Amino acid sequence: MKPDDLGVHPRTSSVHAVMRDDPGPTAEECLGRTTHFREDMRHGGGSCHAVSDMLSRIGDKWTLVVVSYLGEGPMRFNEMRREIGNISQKMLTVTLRNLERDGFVTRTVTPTRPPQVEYALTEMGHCLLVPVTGLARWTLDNIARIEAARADYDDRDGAAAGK
Amino acid sequence: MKPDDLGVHPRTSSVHAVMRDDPGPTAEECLGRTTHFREDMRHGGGSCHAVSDMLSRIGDKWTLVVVSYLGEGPMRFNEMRREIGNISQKMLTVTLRNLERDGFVTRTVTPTRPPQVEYALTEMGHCLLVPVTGLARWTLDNIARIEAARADYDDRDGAAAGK
DNA sequence: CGGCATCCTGCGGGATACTG
DNA sequence: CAGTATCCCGCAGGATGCCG
Repeated sequence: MKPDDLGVHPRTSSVHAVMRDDPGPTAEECLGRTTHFREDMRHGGGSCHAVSDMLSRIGDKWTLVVVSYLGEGPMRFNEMRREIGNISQKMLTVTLRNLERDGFVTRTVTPTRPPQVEYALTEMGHCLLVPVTGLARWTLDNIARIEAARADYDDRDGAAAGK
Repeated sequence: MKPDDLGVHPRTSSVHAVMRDDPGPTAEECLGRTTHFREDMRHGGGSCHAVSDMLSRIGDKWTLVVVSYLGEGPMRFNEMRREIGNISQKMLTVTLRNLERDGFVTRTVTPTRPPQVEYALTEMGHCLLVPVTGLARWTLDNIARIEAARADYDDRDGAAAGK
């Protein structure tokens, strides 16, 4: 039963495994080493790929977009759908569900004639925007350099192996 | 020709399109609105999905891991392969190639009998670690809350729709 | 209106085998 | 040692259709 069932939480189950027992190499496995990271990572006791996991979460196609829209204030489903424009209702649903599950947004159903559902960022949701914005700022500040590096790289192998 | 060819740069081409002309909705499309983001995003002139793009880049399965390992110092190919352990040589190659292309790592070939190739983080590579570490720290600081929220959510729908 | 369920496709990414 | 080239599979994610 439930063949597809909208892929909500089956994938993020890995974090559970790491956080609970996980007898083997906790800190030494994934992001294990690295001075920079280590220094900042001996907080949670060595949960390493939890960070990669988080980045994959917010790094997916829609999460950040949705969060940023909600950052301005609560919105309803189709309102977001229209504003964002190119998102499918499936992905909006899935994204919102995952965000709700992680405690980043709240879902409030107002049972009117045509039912209204309002989504809003939680405190933690807003909180998340802070470091994310930091990375966003960095990206925008350095996008030119990255662009240049890419063009340079593409030139070289384009000229060499081009044909 | 080149049927698979290791997927290096074909995907990141989207950024180019955005940065150059792109007559349509630049800032208004993707992360367009959002006070928080907007405030911090009128830097680059409204490149919005460049940020999502960047997050997808570093949010992939291995980029962050590789970068963090290199953050400790230069390493050779199989050295990394051994240290990381569970990465395939294909993904190591692809990840390193992309990082090199973006200007985050340098690739130095020392033509000895068995050739040596050393990878090292560039200044920009190290620079990238700063905001990323910020997000990593936040994740580790809040992973417990996220965990709790998830467990809570799973309980409720587990008890309700449980069967 | 706000979903869930199904089909289908692309591509991320692992395993394997072959070169220089 | 450091890759490159293939094959193959799973899953993110788009399109469509149905339901309260």
